[in-house]
Amino acid sequence: MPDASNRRSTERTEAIMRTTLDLGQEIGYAKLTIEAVAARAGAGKHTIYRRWPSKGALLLDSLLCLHESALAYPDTGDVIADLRAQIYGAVDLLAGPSFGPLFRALIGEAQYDPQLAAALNERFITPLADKTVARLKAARDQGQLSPDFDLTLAMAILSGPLYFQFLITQGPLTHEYVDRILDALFAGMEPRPRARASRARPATSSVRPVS
Amino acid sequence: MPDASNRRSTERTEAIMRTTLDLGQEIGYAKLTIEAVAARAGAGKHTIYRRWPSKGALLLDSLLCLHESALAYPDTGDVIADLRAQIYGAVDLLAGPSFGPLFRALIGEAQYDPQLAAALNERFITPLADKTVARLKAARDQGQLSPDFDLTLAMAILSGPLYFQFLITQGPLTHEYVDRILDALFAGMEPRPRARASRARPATSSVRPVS
Amino acid sequence: MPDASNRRSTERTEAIMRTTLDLGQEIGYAKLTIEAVAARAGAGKHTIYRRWPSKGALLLDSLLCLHESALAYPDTGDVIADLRAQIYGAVDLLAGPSFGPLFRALIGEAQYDPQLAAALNERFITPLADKTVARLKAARDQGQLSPDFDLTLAMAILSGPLYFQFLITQGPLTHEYVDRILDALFAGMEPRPRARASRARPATSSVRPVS
Amino acid sequence: MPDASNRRSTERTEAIMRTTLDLGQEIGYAKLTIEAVAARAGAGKHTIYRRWPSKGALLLDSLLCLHESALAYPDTGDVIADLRAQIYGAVDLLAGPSFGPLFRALIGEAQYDPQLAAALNERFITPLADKTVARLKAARDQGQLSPDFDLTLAMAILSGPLYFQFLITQGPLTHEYVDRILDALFAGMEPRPRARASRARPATSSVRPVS
DNA sequence: GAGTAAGCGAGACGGTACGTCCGGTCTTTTC
DNA sequence: GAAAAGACCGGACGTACCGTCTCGCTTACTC
Repeated sequence: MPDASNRRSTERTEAIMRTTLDLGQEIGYAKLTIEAVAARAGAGKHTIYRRWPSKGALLLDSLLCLHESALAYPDTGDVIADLRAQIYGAVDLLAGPSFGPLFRALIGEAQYDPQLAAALNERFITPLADKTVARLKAARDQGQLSPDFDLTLAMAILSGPLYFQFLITQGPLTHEYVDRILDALFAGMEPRPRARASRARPATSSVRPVS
Repeated sequence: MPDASNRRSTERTEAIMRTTLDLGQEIGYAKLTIEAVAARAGAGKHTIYRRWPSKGALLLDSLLCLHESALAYPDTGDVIADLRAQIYGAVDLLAGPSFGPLFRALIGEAQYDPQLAAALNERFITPLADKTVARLKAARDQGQLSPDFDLTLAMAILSGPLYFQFLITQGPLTHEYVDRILDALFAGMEPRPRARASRARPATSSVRPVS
Repeated sequence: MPDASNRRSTERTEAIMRTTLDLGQEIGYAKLTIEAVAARAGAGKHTIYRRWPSKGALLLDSLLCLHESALAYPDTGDVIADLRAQIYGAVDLLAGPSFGPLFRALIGEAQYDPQLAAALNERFITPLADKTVARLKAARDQGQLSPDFDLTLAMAILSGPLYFQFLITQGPLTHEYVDRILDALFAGMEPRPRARASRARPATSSVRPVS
Repeated sequence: MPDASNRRSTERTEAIMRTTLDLGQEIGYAKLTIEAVAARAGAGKHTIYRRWPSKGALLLDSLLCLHESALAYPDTGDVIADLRAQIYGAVDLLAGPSFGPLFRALIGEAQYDPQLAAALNERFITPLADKTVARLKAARDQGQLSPDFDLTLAMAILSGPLYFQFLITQGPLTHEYVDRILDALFAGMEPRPRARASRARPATSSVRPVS
């Protein structure tokens, strides 16, 4: 049970974060101002600066705290299918109108704010990547993937094109596009037995070990 | 032959761009100011605003004009080797201290400046991607790649992880990392005969057609 | 003929000073704000800060520039009468509702702003005192005052009680009060012969009854 | 006998007042802050606001409580000499480095804080003036001054130039200056006989040469 | 060549937000 | 039950750039 001071503090914090998101969606990140957030939230500027060192940090917190659910995905038996569902989820989040534009701006800001970049990695990118890697590892352990499958590289090959689409070409992020990448990644190895059949070719995986 | 006014104009323009790069490298993109560029270059602010609509546009121009050479690569017989060399070059440019940080900031800015994003794509991303796709197509035409190789997807799988590393994890961009991705991409198909040997499995390429 | 830039500058400056006085009279010195002056005058804050280093300096300029006339007084033949008229004028200015309260606040501010104190002395106090001393000297030269009359001290004895009334007791500044002080100051010497004639009156005291 | 709470309260109050003076002397009135006083005194801001309505009131209290002694002066037989000693004392207090600057600032603040002005008059100016008037009255009653001597005006002529020097020209307040004013005030009357004796001297002027 | 127009440096200007500071109120915790 | 500690709103501070604007000066082009 939180004590009174925490409760009060928490309420303030959440009100500010919610205002940040609302305002951010209305006028966009570039025009988003700590001054305006404070005014709209009925808060003193100091109250914001006490909690967050920069506009970026405030928005990062706001986005993550209010979209925590988006990272949780169920565990069916089929690890590969679960992975696909998980990536669908991540892509839906990024493509969504309430998260995508602000998050894109946030990654943008991180390009010249190392502190923000670190926070972004620590609190969003890495956890998500770890989940992906964990699923891949589970699949490998279950024999759905070749034992010499390079998990980290696979994760990069999975994520990279999605972020490329998201940040650079700024085209749509569809499930179909996710499928194309996943299919390419797992080409020729999904059914383990088939992999055994092609014993003549040692490098069955499209992703070869680092060694 | 350019007339005098053009010549003078060009000199001014180049001086401003050079100052932009110098100053940008000294103090970073975030603190880079049109006001400061004007002051350092001994130019009026008007003179800058007359030529470029925004700080981002100015920096984009400055970066591209002063690193034009980086996009040109030789043509040996071996298309795949040429592709590798080309990507090495791109990666070296991005990893370089005089181009990388500013360019990264520029991509950052493009996240909330659609005009800049468009210009960036049109003048840097797309030309580079086209070159890559052209090489891949040449390789496919020469039979070094499977005929059902999805060129665009391959390009995305090549570029994505590199930009992911560059923008998100902000780790080092090494030739070795490029190799790992290229090897994964071409796994099992580089020697055409081997690809034929696995005829039983239609999905020889790690990158399957869009179908 | 002032050139265009001066004319523009002057107009801005005067508009700001007028706004300062207006606002100052409406809400008082304590609540007067550079921010509010800028807003009301439709000027940028920088435009004010460029011209004046502090609120006090701005108000000093505003008060003096817009009440320049108050320091000018005519020259009749009777120097002592002229002096009296001059002091009446000064007192009327100080007692006036448009000058008094703000000027009082200004002297207040000068108590902990040495720069303002210096400016105040240089631009208002000293010129006024010099005028007074000049009149006294003229009177002495004309023989209306004793040759060993200490001009500076007389000025202090004239001004001191007025400022004491103005700043400390904050009572009304009337012509009658001026008369009492002047009479006390000149007691027994105004008409040189009369001093001798009044020999019978023991009240040679410089401080006469109010009567 | 004060109970414990009163004693504790008094200690707190004095500690705050002492801190106020210390801090005020260190950084000057302008930069003196209730916040800073509270911090340095180890007191809550509430504790200060509960006792004093404003910074000025706090400083006034602090100055007066810690310099109470300065208003007490001995009674010898010679009333005029006693008066002179009393004014010497007042002037020494004002000219002193520990009282003068802060007191000057306080009078400054009183220019736009009527409550403070009232308190200042009631607790410092008026008591002091009353003492002066009382001495003058005693002198008049003893026959050292003319019976039609205007006590209040004399007080004003005594105090005015001193405060003028203190507040306006901000020059030094010396005993010599006090003497000049006193001499001018009492010109020709201190030794009653001398007043009569000097009848022949035309220089009955109340203002004597500096020399 | 003289006159005219354009480009330019310089920098004033109205705005807007910054991040800091303090006033004065309120709440929580400690002694 | 008073007091410390300090969170909180509000609002002004003085600074920094923005993008627009005027001002003269200097060329360079036209007639």
